[in-house]
Amino acid sequence: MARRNYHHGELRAALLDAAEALVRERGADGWSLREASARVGVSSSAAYHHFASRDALVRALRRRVLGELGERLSQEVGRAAGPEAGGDLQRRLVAVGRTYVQWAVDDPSVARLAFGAGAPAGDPASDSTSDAATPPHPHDVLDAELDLLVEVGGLPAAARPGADFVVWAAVHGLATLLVDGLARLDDPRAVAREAERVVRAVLTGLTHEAVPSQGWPTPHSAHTERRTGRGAGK
Amino acid sequence: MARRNYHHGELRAALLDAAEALVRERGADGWSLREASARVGVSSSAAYHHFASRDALVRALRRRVLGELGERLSQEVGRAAGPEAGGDLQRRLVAVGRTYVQWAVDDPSVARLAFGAGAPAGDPASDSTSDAATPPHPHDVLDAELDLLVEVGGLPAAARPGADFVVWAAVHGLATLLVDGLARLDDPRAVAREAERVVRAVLTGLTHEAVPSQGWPTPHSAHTERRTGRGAGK
DNA sequence: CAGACCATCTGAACGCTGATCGGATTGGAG
DNA sequence: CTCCAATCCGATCAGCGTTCAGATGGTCTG
Repeated sequence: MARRNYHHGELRAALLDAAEALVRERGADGWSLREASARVGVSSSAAYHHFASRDALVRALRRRVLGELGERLSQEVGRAAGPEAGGDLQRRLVAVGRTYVQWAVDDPSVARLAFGAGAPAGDPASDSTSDAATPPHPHDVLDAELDLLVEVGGLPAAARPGADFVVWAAVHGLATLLVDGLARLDDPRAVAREAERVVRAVLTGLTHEAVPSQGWPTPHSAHTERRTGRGAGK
Repeated sequence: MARRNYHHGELRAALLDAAEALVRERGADGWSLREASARVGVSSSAAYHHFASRDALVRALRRRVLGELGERLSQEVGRAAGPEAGGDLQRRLVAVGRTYVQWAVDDPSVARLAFGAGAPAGDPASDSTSDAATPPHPHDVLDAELDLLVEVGGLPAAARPGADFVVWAAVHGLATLLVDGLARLDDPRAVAREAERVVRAVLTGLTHEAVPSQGWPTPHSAHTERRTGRGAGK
């Protein structure tokens, strides 16, 4: 970890680790590139061989952290039984929402960094090191679950277009309000309760809404514009 | 505006104005206290006679901006006819949500600053200059409208506790996603449409939800903890 | 009208920051 | 073994937030 020789060998990853630790200790912005470099045992200018700027480091860390969140959402949604089994069709989506909010509340500083401005779109030539099959973006997990819900009849197909947007907004909003301190929940158990309530309310509302006879320009992938050419290599 | 004499006279307000302009020009964090001071025509150290730190300036600006949003929400909700008149009981709340999101999208940098971490709670001894009857916090407007909706039968009283939380989360989430660039809407008309849909979905969902037989520790003012002793000084 | 008071503002300074650059160090390819 | 390109160092730059002793001048007291 500390330092082997003149050449570090894993500086990029080490810097990301140090930055993440600093974010956890001192807040999303309460740290400097110099500090992260020093912690790794390297001069501050060395960092510029791996990141074009401090902001590039932040963006890379944001990408990594969002990927971890996406993976955790996938796992958690897998842990929840499929909707065919039980009678509760919405269970899996509730799990997604609960996990999303809980993740943010458990690690507010990291979440603030992950949710910060600057969409993870943009430079597509950054994942030079194809460490792992690019992890799913949180929104992708949500999208897939909504499709599944429609499939099993838990949501009218007419309400599907843009539904990801509505659900995402509700869940993300709850997470953001809590993480930014605009709203507070005393009881830690209340977080899960609120997340569940928000997801259920939104899904119920989408199910019962007056069908929008028109107004959706494209199926649903044009509303959310993210890095193109994600999954399905080749 | 520029400078009268050695003593400025309105430095505090002038600094807030300059900071707001800089936020609009260069982003929520792309400016310095020195720059704001220079723009006003004052040395940077002069600012410290009116704000304890740069962060204090930011907090004050946040408070001011959130107050303006609150007032705008009040106005807009007044412009929408009362629910007794027409058949659409939710119209006023939809107006609140639409205005909230539109405000954020129209001025993303200012919104990012307003929504930023650091709740506007804390120092209650800052409004020394009682310029105007303290403007309503956006959440207060929402709260009042929800009460009104219950009154006219647009929402079951059982669903009321914590409903402000759910609606706020949905609307705030949509605004945040758009402002932070995590999601994008091409058509500017789509913003209003999405805001409406989110509010309606949540309200419908809250109306139809299985009544939570328990779980709400206090009416509703304990979940959101904000500056105490708001109106009615002394 | 004189004088003192004191909030306000200045200018220089401190330590820190992100960023750049020439030069030292090294692992690995030829 | 030699050379190259990647990597890292150390010094340096302008700019940042913040502090502090001192200049300034409106206002209140006599």
